[in-house]
Amino acid sequence: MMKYQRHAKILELIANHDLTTQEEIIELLRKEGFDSTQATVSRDMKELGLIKAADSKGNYKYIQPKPANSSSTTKHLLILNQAVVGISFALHTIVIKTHAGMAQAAGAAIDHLVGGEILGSIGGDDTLLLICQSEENAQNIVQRLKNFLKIGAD
Amino acid sequence: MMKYQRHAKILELIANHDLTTQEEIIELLRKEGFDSTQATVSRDMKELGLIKAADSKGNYKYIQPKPANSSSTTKHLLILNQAVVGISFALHTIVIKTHAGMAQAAGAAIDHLVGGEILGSIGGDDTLLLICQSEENAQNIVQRLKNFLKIGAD
DNA sequence: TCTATTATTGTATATTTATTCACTCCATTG
DNA sequence: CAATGGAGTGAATAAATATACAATAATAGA
Repeated sequence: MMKYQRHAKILELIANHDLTTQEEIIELLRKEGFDSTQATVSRDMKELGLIKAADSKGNYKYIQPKPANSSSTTKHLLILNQAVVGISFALHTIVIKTHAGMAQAAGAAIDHLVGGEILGSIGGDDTLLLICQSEENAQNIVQRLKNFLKIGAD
Repeated sequence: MMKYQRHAKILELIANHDLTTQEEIIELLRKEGFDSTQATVSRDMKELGLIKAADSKGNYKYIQPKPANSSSTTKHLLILNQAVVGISFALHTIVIKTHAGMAQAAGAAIDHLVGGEILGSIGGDDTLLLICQSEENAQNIVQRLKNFLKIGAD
């Protein structure tokens, strides 16, 4: 039952490679020790919301679409940027340090931004724990959160 | 050569319907007087950057991937960029050359983008006349239109 | 105008992706 | 401990999409 590790790996793969077909994804997955078929990858793409899009040069590749809803997403990004002081992780647990009293708000914002990949979160006063599905998944989410903080907006 | 009208219509269709396959798009296009084949629609989707994505309920449909911020403005910019071949002006009159058959669509897009400063517009097949309030105004609008073309282009 | 070049399109086909069906693996419940 | 039900999967297949090629139409240039 490697589904969630595989999902995390797929997200990582499409972030780092230009992948045109599901067959290419299968190949790379195999190199990483995941043996899957095209049917499974097709279902993964659907569940992860990944899409095949044409870039400006006219080539297709799989991407993770940017969060769509601007108004609420923008608000959450704003909260996140105001709240978060630091991010680290160990195994499948992400530890987020915030300014005093803002952990809860940061948790809600992250829930919105990252969505279902987080199993659960526990917020204290200035610390937030996110429990992920796997170490790989945690690493992937940390990367995305850091991107949110850098960009600041969408 | 209905390509650009068809593009505009496709954008309108996917904004107003949940379309799952290119065949469905072809059907609706036919009702609007556009007779196309799947191959052509496939190419249109690529050129317009439209993609098939899974929504939260697990259904696929075609969407315009960055719809959020100013969807109608984005659409108008797209049309404008596809339509316009050249811009010039004399006195208080702007002359816009477009691809054949696109003058009307360009006129509508420009109306939206520039708004009330234009006294009126007359569109033929591949030429659009904009009547402005003054020569300075015309010059200013020309500059803004050229900026639109720069931005929207890719 | 006429010719050369480029764009657009359809047909047929190849490629790619989604789904159906059957099976396995677990967890739950009677 | 069966029996039941649901999630995950692969194999095969259906469905959908992209593209090679040929034809036609548009455009530019002489």
